[in-house]
Amino acid sequence: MSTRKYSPPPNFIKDIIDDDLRTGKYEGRVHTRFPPEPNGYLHIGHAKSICLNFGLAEEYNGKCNLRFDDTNPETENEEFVKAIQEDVKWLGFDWEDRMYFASDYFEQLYQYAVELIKKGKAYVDSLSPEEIREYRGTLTEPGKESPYRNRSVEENLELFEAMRRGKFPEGAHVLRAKIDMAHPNLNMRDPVMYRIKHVPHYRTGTQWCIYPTYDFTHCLSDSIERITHSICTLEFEDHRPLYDWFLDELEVYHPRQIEFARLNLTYTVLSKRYLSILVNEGYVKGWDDPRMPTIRGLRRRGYTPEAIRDFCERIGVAKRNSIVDIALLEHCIREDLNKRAPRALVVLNPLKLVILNYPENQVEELEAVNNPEDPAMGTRKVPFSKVLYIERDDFMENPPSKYYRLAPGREVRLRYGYYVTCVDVIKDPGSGEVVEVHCTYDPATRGGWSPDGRKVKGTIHWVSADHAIPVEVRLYDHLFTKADMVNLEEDEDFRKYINPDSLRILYPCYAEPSLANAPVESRYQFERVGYFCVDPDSTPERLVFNRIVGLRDTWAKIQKKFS
RNA sequence: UGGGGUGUCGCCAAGGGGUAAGGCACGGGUCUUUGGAACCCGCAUUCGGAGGUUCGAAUCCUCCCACCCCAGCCA
Repeated sequence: MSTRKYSPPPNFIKDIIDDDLRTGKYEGRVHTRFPPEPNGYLHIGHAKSICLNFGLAEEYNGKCNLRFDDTNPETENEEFVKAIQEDVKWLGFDWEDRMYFASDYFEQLYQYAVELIKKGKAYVDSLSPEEIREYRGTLTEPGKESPYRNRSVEENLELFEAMRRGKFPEGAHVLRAKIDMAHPNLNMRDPVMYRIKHVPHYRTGTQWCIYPTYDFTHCLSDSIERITHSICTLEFEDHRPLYDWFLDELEVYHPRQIEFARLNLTYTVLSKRYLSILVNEGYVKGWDDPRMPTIRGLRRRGYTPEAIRDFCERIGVAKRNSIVDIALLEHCIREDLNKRAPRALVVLNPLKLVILNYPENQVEELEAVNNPEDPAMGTRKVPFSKVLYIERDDFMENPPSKYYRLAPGREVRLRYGYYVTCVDVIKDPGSGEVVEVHCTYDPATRGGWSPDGRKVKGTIHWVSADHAIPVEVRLYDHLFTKADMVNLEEDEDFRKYINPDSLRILYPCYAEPSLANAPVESRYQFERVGYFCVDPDSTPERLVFNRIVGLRDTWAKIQKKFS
């Protein structure tokens, strides 16, 4: 049962599937797959693909496999395999017993290659890599055929087997499909199917020294797994004729490749290259830095799987290149956490407030609501006393007209506490900075209501100084200062747009005592401030909170309008 | 000057001959012990451009323009 007010948009892939179901193609099955290469960490762009593939399977009562596309042993490893599994699971998807590896198909793939050789559709080429490039031609000129293109089937078979046996050094030979060196689509100009790499594979060890390429492997892996709809990104559109060619020539089960536009987000980058630079050059602290758009980064930041899935659904699926406003992602996490996160009073930039007429050693336990959106979450007690901390921003000596927080002579409500009126201000004699605010309180307003019905314009949050626990708060901002990081000028260095203020650390901030045992990864709304998540850097002595996202700030907008 | 794609509101995105959904953002308002949330209202006479077909075109046809991808033994 869904409580959402919008419905997931239709998309062209569902149209295709609906058609296939109607015409009985694939016996009414829907079987997709998410095929990551285990050479890096997953990011929000992958999440789009994961949600699409697993989501489609779910929606059509089908299946979705997790398949590692591990055909390049130079860059792939077990660590990434584990990390990817973790991330997909954390996002909330289940491949059940269907985790596969392209490397499991190596022997079968080899046999398919032999079959193509026998059919005269593949040959061993002995041109050097440079020569192959030259022979390929250009975008506007046709390529030319390799002098080795017409070797006999027997010779090809012998050579290919010798390649497998490790008789040649890397680069000496490759196996190529025999298609058409003059084809207008460069991918069809006798693409490489196998190359020699004397490199152990993290799964097959030293069993192989020749490895199949993506084009040859992917379509056949899909075929072997009886995938119905093989969904990939736009840059593979040009490869579809090749995908189809291998399957047609081999006369095997033939899935359909469908391409969609990959995700781009404002104020961040999603390419493996840029992300690696951020990590390797120390602009962030690692792949799970809360500023990173990686799944691990978002998770550490405090994003929920639900919010990420909601986001992936809302952005839609189409073929047009686009850059989604990161404000939508922020909206999704706010909406999710508003309903689920318990509230807490935490002062980020403390200013001391003394209630002159409050009894010296008195402490009251005031009742606070844990989540006004969900009464079932109950209430808690918050200690109140003579000396409090309030937010610096909640006091102004000379307030503008629209300001309705604390100021000399003004009365405000302390949330769940009392009405207080500012009667005096203590300043640092040197700097003139306000260091303390003196107030009087109205004992009749306990809990925040006045029996005389007198209204107060502002409600501010506070923490009792004696009971406060000092915590560290990390405020994050966008990683980049430029919204569109996709369309940079030619030869423009993306580093020049790195936001130097993407992280601000605040300490000490003062939190209400109930937060003392907050477990890592638990999330709270700090009232009037934002949503926060306990970081694993926390120690029993010092809790660390990451700001996931701020609350919508109407006051900030008003201020902006005035300035 | 090759091939493959894409162009609908500031950002996403439906709609595919019957007279422009929705979300985010933005603006205004109601309410409020979070300047939060919720709720209400507003927000494309117009669909890259120009012609054409038609009673009627974002949808069909023609031409043009812009942008993206492809010359790894990466995926």
